[in-house]
Amino acid sequence: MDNSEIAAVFDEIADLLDLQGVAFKPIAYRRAARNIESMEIDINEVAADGKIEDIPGVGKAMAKKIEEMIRTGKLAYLDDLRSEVPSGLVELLKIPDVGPKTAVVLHNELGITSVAMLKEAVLSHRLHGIKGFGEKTEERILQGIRTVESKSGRTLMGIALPVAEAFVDHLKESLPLDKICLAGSLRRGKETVGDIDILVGDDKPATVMDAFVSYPEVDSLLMKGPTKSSVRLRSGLQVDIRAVESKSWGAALCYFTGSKEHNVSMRRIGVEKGLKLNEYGLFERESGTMVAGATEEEVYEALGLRYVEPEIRENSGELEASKQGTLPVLVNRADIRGDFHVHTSWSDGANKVEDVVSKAMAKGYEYIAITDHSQSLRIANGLSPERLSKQIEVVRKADELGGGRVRVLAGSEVDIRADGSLDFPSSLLKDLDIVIGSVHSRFKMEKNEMTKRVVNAVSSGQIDILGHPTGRLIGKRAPYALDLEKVFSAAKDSGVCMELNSFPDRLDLADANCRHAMNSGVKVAIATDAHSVEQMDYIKYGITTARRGWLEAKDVLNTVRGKDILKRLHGGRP
DNA sequence: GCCGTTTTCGGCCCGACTGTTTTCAGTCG
Repeated sequence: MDNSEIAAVFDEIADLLDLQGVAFKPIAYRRAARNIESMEIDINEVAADGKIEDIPGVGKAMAKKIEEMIRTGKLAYLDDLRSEVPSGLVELLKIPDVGPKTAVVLHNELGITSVAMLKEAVLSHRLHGIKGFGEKTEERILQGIRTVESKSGRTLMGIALPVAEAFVDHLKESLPLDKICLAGSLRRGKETVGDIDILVGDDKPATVMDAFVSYPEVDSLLMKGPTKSSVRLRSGLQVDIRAVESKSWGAALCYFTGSKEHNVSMRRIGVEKGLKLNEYGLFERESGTMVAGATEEEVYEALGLRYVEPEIRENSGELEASKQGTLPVLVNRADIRGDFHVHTSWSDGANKVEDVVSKAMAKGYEYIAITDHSQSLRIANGLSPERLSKQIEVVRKADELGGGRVRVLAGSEVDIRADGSLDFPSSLLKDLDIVIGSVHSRFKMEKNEMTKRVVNAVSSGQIDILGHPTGRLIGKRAPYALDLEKVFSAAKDSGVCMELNSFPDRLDLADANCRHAMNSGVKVAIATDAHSVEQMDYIKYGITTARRGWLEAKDVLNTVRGKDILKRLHGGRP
């Protein structure tokens, strides 16, 4: 069983214990689940080294359970719990506003054991007779069921961010707000978000709430209070807004940005120092005197910590690093000097080479690589060797016209064939400045075979970058079976970089894998895979993901200066 | 069930909003 499977078991245990009314244990299991899930090392390896109990939140009891799962693929304790709790109740917990208490009452009073049964009961108004259940509760539960049925969960950052920014612009236009900021998982740059969080610092919160709920894109009002409101937009996205006074701005930004686990750890550190942290500030526990709160920096400082960038507030070692002063200086937009992966109308892109070059100049890049598909990818109008030779000439001309302001690199996104060989002869690849090797076929290969295939290509000495290394499409296609450890090791030996593909539904390598690559001594190349000049702006999603992976400028290939880049690539290698 | 520069036992993060109640439990973030 892998990390995510074991985390899922612990989550289910937490739900089942919740339903039994057991206190504290659910919190412990969930905490362990989050830590196991976000670990970059395979838990099977940790177990083999006898280090399970070193995982934060995992003690003797959980370690034994993990060992049992690894050994047998099952867990007797889970089976026992399942037999004690009516099946189906866990499913009810997925409905918003239905928690363990409500689920148990619904079962005891009406014998409900599934979402379908609950829906039926609500529609026939059978909840009405139960103590504590009124009309509004029925309506809320029905709404919740519809939400679960209609939405498959989370939204891509690349979809949510433009929506959120438009909403913020609307608020800024309607009110003179000096402090307004996106918060939550969107500010942390997670690849998908559950909702949009907006924080406002203003001394008249009521007017803010009015402007918020009257946004034309609002479909329905979910909740409206004096300082906190929620709406659902026509797009289906939920938006939460919270208003606080200016003196609490920093504390509120911390609180509202999360992650929840990061916040909990922050508060624990506060407790140790006799301090209480909430969204209004940091206070002395005894006297109630405010110690900090106006800015995030002063909140961290008052807790004896260095400021932690939002992207890494995931309780995965950042607070320890903060305490010790060993936080990374994360890569940022200003460090990025070029894009390595862009398609043109030569294959399946929308724009001409010169349009791409203009866009690159507008973005202030020092270099831009033209990398169309290779011959095997017929569906994408992949280039034959002859057409690639012609394109190289066009690219060389564009480079001259660029007048040295932007280096235009001749490249290719070459298919890695099933046996690991490349889709162009090496004699042709030698004429290029940069070669990306990518897997575009036979995704379902068995793990050993796929690993051999990719390692072959990486070790060929003919590619600079492994394109979208795991092939995942967020929410649509799982990563192909691949032993990343072996790929990273081969990449390190042959000086090949891993691409961080910035397409919103790829973000491949994912954040945790970026960190893994860095720790394996492999550089990451942030690239867009743009198929139109507009998509070259997706670079921001790649940068955000790199930051979430703790990458610094030195870990990223495209922070290299224009005058040095050729020496670092294919063409520059002996 | 986990954890410890106050602790190996006794704690475990904190507050807003809602609904249905006459003061609060449940849920969420």
